[in-house]
Amino acid sequence: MSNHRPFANAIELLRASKLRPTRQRLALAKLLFEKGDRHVTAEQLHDEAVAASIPVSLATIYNTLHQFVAARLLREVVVNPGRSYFDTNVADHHHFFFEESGKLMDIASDRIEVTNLPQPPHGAIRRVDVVIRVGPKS
Amino acid sequence: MSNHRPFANAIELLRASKLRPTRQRLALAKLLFEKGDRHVTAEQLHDEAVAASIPVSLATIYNTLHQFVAARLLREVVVNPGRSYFDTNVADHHHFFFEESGKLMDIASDRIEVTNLPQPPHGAIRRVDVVIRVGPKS
DNA sequence: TGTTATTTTAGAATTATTCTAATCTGGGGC
DNA sequence: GCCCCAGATTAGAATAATTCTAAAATAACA
Repeated sequence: MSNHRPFANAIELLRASKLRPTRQRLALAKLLFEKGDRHVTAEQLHDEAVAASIPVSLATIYNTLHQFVAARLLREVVVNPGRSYFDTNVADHHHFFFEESGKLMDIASDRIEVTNLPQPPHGAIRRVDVVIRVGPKS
Repeated sequence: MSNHRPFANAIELLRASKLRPTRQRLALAKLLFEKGDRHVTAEQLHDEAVAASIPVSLATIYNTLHQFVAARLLREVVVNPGRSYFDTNVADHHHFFFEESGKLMDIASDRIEVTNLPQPPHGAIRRVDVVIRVGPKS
């Protein structure tokens, strides 16, 4: 049973993104990326950090989330007014949005076919988001 | 040249939606629906109303927009954190979102084909939103 | 016209997020 | 190992969009 190095991956991840591996960035990266695909709000992540006794302010949560988005470690998903979700799955994909629970679920991009994309009148397509909104049965 | 009745359509629209045709609801319906398809924010609509000398508070703008959405006279579109757009086109369709200008543009639903829609694990599909995000040319 | 339920309103409250300016810290050089 | 300082973190204030509250206004209808 070798003593594992829990932060090794996170450190590399941050270094590769040219972000200094500070205490809080490492801890947040661990929370975000060591549990499979997740969709978290800033508040949720802050609560998790507090629960895990990681001293971190909400301001740092926001700073870090935005830095991770800029570094393409996260994707910001907007489905509801006044609240952003951050998605650890940065591959091309889409979402179910469950209106009752406010939860998101990934849909692999090969499960939906979006064909015949029109060209925008100017500029370049950055991304195509498909959101399937799901409500209670009938 | 018969003297036209500018509010006739709006009155019928509101009556059909079981909304009392009050001064402000009539005026806002006129602003919203007599200029073709539009995408407005609450603030924009309020500014327009003020510019047109319609006495209406921001609270009423919000109340009215939400009532219109509930009555399916409008559709709420969320593409940006912290700001809702209200779309007068309630037919099934999609959007270009121009990130620089913050403007939306309709895409008729027959211009894009979304096929192979997966079934949600529970509940019923309420709506499928496709947003094509457009940035400056590379 | 009088009555009442509905609507509108100003302003306060709430919520998510961003900003500010002070303090702290990771990491390179000695 | 210790110093330094650019970059990071922080508390708390500020901002922005939206919602709430409770009081005043008004549409509808007898």
